[in-house]
Amino acid sequence: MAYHHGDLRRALLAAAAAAIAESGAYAVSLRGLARQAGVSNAAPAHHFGDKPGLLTALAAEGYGMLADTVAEARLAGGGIVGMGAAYVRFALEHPAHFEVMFQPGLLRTDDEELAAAQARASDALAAGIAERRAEGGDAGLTGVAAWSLVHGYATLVLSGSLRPEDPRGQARAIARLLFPEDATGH
Amino acid sequence: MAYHHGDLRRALLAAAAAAIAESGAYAVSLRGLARQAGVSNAAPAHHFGDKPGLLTALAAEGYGMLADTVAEARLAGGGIVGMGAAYVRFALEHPAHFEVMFQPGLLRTDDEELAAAQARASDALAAGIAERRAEGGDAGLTGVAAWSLVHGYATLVLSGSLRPEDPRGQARAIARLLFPEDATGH
DNA sequence: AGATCGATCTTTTCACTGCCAAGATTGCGC
DNA sequence: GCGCAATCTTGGCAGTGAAAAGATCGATCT
Repeated sequence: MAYHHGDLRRALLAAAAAAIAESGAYAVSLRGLARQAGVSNAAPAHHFGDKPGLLTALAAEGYGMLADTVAEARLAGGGIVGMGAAYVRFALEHPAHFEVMFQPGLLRTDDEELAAAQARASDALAAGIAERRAEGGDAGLTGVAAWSLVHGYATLVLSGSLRPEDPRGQARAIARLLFPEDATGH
Repeated sequence: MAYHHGDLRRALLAAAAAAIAESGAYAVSLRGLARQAGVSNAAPAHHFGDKPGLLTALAAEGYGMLADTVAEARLAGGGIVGMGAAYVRFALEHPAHFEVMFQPGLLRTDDEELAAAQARASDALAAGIAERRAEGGDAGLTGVAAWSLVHGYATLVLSGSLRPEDPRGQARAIARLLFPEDATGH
């Protein structure tokens, strides 16, 4: 048994994501994660400082993945409906990250890495809205509406308030209600 | 100092709501609430059983208030835009209730009182959508879209992701984007 | 090769929390 | 008045987050 774990930081983040996805963010304990990783109580503190530090790292990872997911959908030519569907898909595939990302009470909101990842995600989303600017209308308001729509849908599904048979399909359907002229989503 | 507090249950719920609104749901402790109420450690347990029990009572109270708020907006003739604005207003005025209501990991989801309050709120919301059925379109999908829009907007504002100057006005504005033919919101 | 230094992990400890068991106090109905 | 049920207290246990101090490893430099 090596004294050094090898990749403890990554192992802890993965274990935390699994635990949160199953039992919610409040159920995760640093000591429990340490036990799973076969490591002592205080080991996580070295990598993350404290509990908010660990959750902040998880949130930053989430914002990074969200930025990549949305940017990829945009480059694939999915239009704003495709980007919205990608947003929902990310939330449903990474529920733990998504849950932590939007609970500032759990995070160290002054963290640099977190701010950078948030900015990347924000830029990726804004790029999709900017493309629609030529078509007229208040781009800022349209962006707020689009974000609210997909964010709310994802949140309601994750909380169990909505239980659709085909979440991705329904996500596209409601996005087309807000953007009926977007023909890219077949 | 009376041995009986008089209205401990209400006092604990109010203190919990205040604490959650300020510091988030994970920061609340039964012992801390008991101290604020000038009562011993185990007193809250008698009224709520355990911590999920207390948060469940808070969530049920929240669903009740939401049902009243939305029903009132409907009877006032505000149309679906007015109901959406009422939903957002409730969330911003009662952030602690709203936060707990949509985090099933914090609640006893099999609680009867909670289920009843949820049903009341669900009925109040559905009534607004049903009125629009005559105008054609998929009423179910429209309802999901409307709920997602206002719920997402409220969540994003509460999480600090959006910081609008006039949240209520912007809520109405994005609701009109989804329901442009609803003329009731001046 | 050998010494050094920083990164990584452990052990120990403390205050705090949720929860349980057992008992004390109060007010209400008979 | 008396008992009874509701309400609250005390004491205790296991688990948690966090800090302090020390042990071990691995890379780097000479």
